[in-house]
Amino acid sequence: MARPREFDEDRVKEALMNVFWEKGYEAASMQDLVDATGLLKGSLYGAFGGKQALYMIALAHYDQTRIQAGIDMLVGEGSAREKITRLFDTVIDAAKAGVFSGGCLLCNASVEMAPVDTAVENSVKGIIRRFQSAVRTAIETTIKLSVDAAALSGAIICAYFGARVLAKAGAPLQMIVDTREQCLKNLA
Amino acid sequence: MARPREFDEDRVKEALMNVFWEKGYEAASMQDLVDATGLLKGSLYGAFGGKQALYMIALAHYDQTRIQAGIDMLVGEGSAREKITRLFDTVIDAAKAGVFSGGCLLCNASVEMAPVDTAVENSVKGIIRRFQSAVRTAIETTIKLSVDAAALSGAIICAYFGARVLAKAGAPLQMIVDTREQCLKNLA
DNA sequence: GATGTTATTGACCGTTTAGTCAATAATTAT
DNA sequence: ATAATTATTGACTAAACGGTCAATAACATC
Repeated sequence: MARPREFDEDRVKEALMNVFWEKGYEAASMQDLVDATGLLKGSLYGAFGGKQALYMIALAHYDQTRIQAGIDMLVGEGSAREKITRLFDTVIDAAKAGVFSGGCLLCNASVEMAPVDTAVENSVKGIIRRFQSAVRTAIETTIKLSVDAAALSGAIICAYFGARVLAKAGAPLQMIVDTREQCLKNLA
Repeated sequence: MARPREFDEDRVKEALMNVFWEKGYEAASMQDLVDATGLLKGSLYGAFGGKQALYMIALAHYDQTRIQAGIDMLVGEGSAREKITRLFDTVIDAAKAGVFSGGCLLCNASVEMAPVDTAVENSVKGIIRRFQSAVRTAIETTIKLSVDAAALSGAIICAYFGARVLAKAGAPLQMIVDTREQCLKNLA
């Protein structure tokens, strides 16, 4: 009963995500989003809303794709050692490949937006909670009962965020390797 | 032989730092800096340069005051356990008090500016190196030789950055406590 | 094919942005 | 006093910003 949309919603969300992932919120202009999506400004506003709404969509898309892939890995097959290794190696590989300076949109959002936007803050907090739960599950299903999985999972998430920041700063990747090894030691 | 400056350089630097600390680079406007310093735009430009130069000055001031205070603490009197405890308690206290959302200008700069400004990147990398050295010294002067101070100091810096991000995100402070305790265990 | 509904389009808006500059003021050296 | 030098001032600019909207186009329903 009406004109259908001409764009693929997932491709647009992916493009939005990439812009905010690379540039952050403030440094990304509506023009950047127009260029990346191929939609015109009016279409973006009509379909999704203003800049803040677009950011929320990008963050949700990052959650549903990148974060969820990490969580699936953590609760899937394999030992906790393997999973934690993979978690940090993802960061190291992204840094080596230069994918958005090795950064993580969730981490960027925590620093830039969470303190000034309660919608972002709530979203980020929920994602962190799920993320930690996945790490905790990974630990609990493999490791002996003597380790405090709740506490250790918190420390590992913290280390993960730190690794993302160090990667973005261009710090020596050895620091992330050291962090990975320390986390592995704590699993034993 | 010329007109003297009417402002106190340190007070201006402190004001610049506070603005960038709270808002980041992009979200801080020249007007914010004018308001905070009490100087007019022309004076800021004449005395220090443009926005990017002001940011570098703010970062250097953060280094010389806040970071250096932390380094002094780390290489001063006390056991490594006490020092590492203090390091993370600083983050927890700042988060509780709401000081700039518990964030750290160095950490913010790593995420926002280091990837897009090589001057910031180089500065940040140097600060991180000195910071890690201080942690390493703290470990080496107290702890038994069996621990790898170089590796452990890298992991602790990483955890520190992660704690700053979690604090800014509004994540449960228990995660930072867990991280602190894990770091302390690794000292033993 | 007419009608109703929604998507697309691009021109347009007011505001804010970082940055400039000529005029003025305050100092020191002579 | 006068000259030289530098700081302060506030008006000014051009560009970029996020956001709006009336006109047009493309579909589904009847």
